[in-house]
Amino acid sequence: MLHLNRPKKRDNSTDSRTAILNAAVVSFGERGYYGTSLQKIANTVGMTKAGVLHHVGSKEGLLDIVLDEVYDPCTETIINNFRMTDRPNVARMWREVVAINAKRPEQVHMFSTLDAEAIDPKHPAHEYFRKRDQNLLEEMLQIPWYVPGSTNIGALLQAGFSMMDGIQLRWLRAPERDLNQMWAECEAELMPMPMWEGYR
Amino acid sequence: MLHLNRPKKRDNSTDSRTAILNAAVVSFGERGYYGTSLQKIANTVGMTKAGVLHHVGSKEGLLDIVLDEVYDPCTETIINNFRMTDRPNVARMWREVVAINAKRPEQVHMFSTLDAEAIDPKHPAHEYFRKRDQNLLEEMLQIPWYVPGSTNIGALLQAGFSMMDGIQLRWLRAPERDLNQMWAECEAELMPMPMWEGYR
DNA sequence: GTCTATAGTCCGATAGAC
DNA sequence: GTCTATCGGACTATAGAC
Repeated sequence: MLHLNRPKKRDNSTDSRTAILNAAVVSFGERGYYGTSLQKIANTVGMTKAGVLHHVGSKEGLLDIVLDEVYDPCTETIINNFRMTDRPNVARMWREVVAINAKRPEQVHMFSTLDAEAIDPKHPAHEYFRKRDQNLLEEMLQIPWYVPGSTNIGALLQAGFSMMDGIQLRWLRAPERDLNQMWAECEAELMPMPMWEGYR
Repeated sequence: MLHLNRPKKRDNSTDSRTAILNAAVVSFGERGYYGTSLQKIANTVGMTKAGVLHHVGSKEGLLDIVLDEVYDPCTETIINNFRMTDRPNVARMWREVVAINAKRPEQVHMFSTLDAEAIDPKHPAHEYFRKRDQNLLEEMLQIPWYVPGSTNIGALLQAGFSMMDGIQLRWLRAPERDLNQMWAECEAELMPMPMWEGYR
């Protein structure tokens, strides 16, 4: 292929990198951080351990990269979409989050597994998940949600996001089901209809 | 010691065994199945790997024993308590579950970590968690819960147990908080008060 | 950027002495 | 029932050739 004078786009490099990150998402989801080995990831992407380490530095480096570069951006987009809406609608926000997650089961799988593993303060992603939880709630509380007058918005947000974590676990365990539908049933219970008429 | 004709109470044995199981609960919680090593458990209980293996047979054997012998009995007790009640009250049932879990954080920690890890069909506890989910819902649906007329009881149970999984994760990440109180806020959202007056 | 080779550690499990 | 010793294998990471 050397006769092609295409400017050596460095595609090999970025391709390898994203291949590694994709394989890492799957492995962190299926086996967690401790159960993941660079050897397996290397096999998946057709490299050696040393080749993988060249790109990510270390196993912890791989974890950091995957969380910062792959998982984070999606969630931030959602929040920013709602920051400038007038009459911001909690139910719709949750539906949008669910719709996005329904299309990225591997990432949700990774999130769920690492989230539980990282309860332990010694886990390398413990701080990441702690701060993420905290920041999410703080940012959500600053939005002037349009809700029934009696609503305790803090409690509602905590309850709703907790329910979403749980329903996503159940969905991942039975992937033939439709996450959007499962959440629709949850929504109907969390924000029942006579009371939430006109608010969702 | 052969001169003692005490009936060889085998207390050393049961002590070692329960010590091993307790250490396993903690380790499976903090590091998951893959992250747990028999060596560490042996160190914790003051034995060698070989000594531990004598009691549990294999690492998978240890996992099975812990789930069947330590975790399961608690949950079964709760369900049976409610099977014979008249006017069974869902809200009270959930409060009792939460009250029990609030007093056994290590076991809840183990449950949460293994539950997420076991999403993967290749995990040694995958079938255990799949069947547990299924059985729990089936048994709960057979109970004639006393609820407002409009309630979709299947959806309510799914939503409630999902919310409980999520809130327990948050509690474990911030253990200074009170799980019972956290759940009380969730209950108020899931079964809001004008509608659930007299039902909880 | 990817490789081979290697260092050094830890793993689960077994055999057999006491 | 607990130990020592040991097997065979997997792991992260580094050094250095190409």
